[in-house]
Amino acid sequence: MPDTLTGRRRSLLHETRCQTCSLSSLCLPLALEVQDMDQFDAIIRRRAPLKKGETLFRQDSPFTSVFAVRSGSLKQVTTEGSGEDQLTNFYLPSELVGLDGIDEARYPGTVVALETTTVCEIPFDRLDSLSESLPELRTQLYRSMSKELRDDRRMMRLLSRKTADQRLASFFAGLSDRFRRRGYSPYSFRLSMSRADIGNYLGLAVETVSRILGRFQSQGLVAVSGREVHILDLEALTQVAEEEGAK
Amino acid sequence: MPDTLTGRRRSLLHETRCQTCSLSSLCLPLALEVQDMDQFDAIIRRRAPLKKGETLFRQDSPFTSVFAVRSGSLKQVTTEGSGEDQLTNFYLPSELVGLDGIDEARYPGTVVALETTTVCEIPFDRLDSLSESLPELRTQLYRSMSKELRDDRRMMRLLSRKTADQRLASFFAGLSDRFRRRGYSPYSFRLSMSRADIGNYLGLAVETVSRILGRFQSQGLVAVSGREVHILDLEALTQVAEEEGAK
DNA sequence: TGACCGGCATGATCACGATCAAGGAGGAGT
DNA sequence: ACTCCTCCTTGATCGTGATCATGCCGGTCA
Repeated sequence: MPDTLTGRRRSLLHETRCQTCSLSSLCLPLALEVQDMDQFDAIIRRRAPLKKGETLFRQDSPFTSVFAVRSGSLKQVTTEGSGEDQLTNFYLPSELVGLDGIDEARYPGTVVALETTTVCEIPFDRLDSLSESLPELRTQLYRSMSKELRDDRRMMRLLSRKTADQRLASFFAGLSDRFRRRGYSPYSFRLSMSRADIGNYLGLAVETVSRILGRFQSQGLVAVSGREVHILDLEALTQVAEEEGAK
Repeated sequence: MPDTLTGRRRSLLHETRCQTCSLSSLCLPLALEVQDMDQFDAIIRRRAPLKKGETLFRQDSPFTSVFAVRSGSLKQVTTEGSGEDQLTNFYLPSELVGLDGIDEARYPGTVVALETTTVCEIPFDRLDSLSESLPELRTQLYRSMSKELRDDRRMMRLLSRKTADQRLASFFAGLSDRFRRRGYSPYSFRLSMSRADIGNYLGLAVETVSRILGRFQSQGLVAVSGREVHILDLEALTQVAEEEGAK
């Protein structure tokens, strides 16, 4: 009974059921059977959409939930001691936010919406207990974390070995690929983050980002106008991203 | 019966039981009750010690197990496409190796022993099913992965914002801390990795590592002779690692 | 005992990208 | 319309750390 009520109230607000979510093939419940998905659905909490610049959670606040991005995008920023901020991640729809907070039971960074963004909140203790009875869910959770580890290693390689050109090229090629996987055009998209964000993320000064983007443009790799991006030669771009000679 | 036999044979080779392992308070089974630890013990596989330079597993080979370091140390190296190697991690006793292989079902890097090293092999499918009935084990697994994520983010910050001096200072302060946690002296230890490994890991040229180590020495921060390290002023070292002005 | 080789140190030069300094473009509010 | 402010671009200079080059030390093998 109470369940039905909750379900009804939920659908009055927004449709949040995984079964009708266009992301379900990418998101956590991707391997679940219909009846299992219902169980999973039941633990998900509704959140009002975040407006641009609003924070999902703050660094060092107690870890309670992980969040699946439903639409929009976010950035994670870590402030350490004296130093300035470090932007450690951008999150797109279907990605899981907050997994790095499990260990210390608090979030290691502040997560902020880059545009109007909706997320599904998944209380971690309930996710954990549900993962006991749903092996597919558990597997998916392990895999999500493992994938993030792999991506981090790739990022380290980018930061320690790649030139500014290679970093930018990797960034755009990566974005393109992520959009493609989500069913959007891999060639035309709008950046939700500023040049400063990109620079911070890639370990480059804003000026460098600007300059190189200009150069890519004059080389016919991309057409950039403000935050609107058209990738003109994806192959050449990936080649720049991976080129041996480094420079 | 067969269990007893296995147990007996195992103790004839080497003692691998978690209950008598000095690392048990740091390692995966840290939260388990005695009887649960027995179950965990039962799935662990014996491995002959690796000699210096021997590989635990190769990049792209199928993922089957994670490994807990029992003694010694290892490095993980990833070779991507055309580019040169990137050393992504050093592993010390009690740490878990191979977690980043879960998602793609193959190891994303080659792991090599830096000295004579023993590891406990933990077949992942068995670990996964055991984690179904042992919530503490599951929690610990989630936490291990989460911690690695957090460490990775810290590494990204190091690579994208810190100067060469800060990187080396962080590296030594970090090693010191890891040794301390394991009950070894945080002030005197032997590096199992070469200068080249350190440079590769920190995104620096070997020459730079050498030079800065020399400078630290002349500043009275450390005393280094070959791979033997004495930390003379840990406080100053951590201060260098975190200093605001960057340079 | 000598040659050889890998790991390490140190010196000289160079280049990539940071930093400093202006200025332009676009949006929001009045 | 105007100002104000943020975001972005472009130019000039400078510094950190890479690169090139050389040599030393300590092991190992003939």
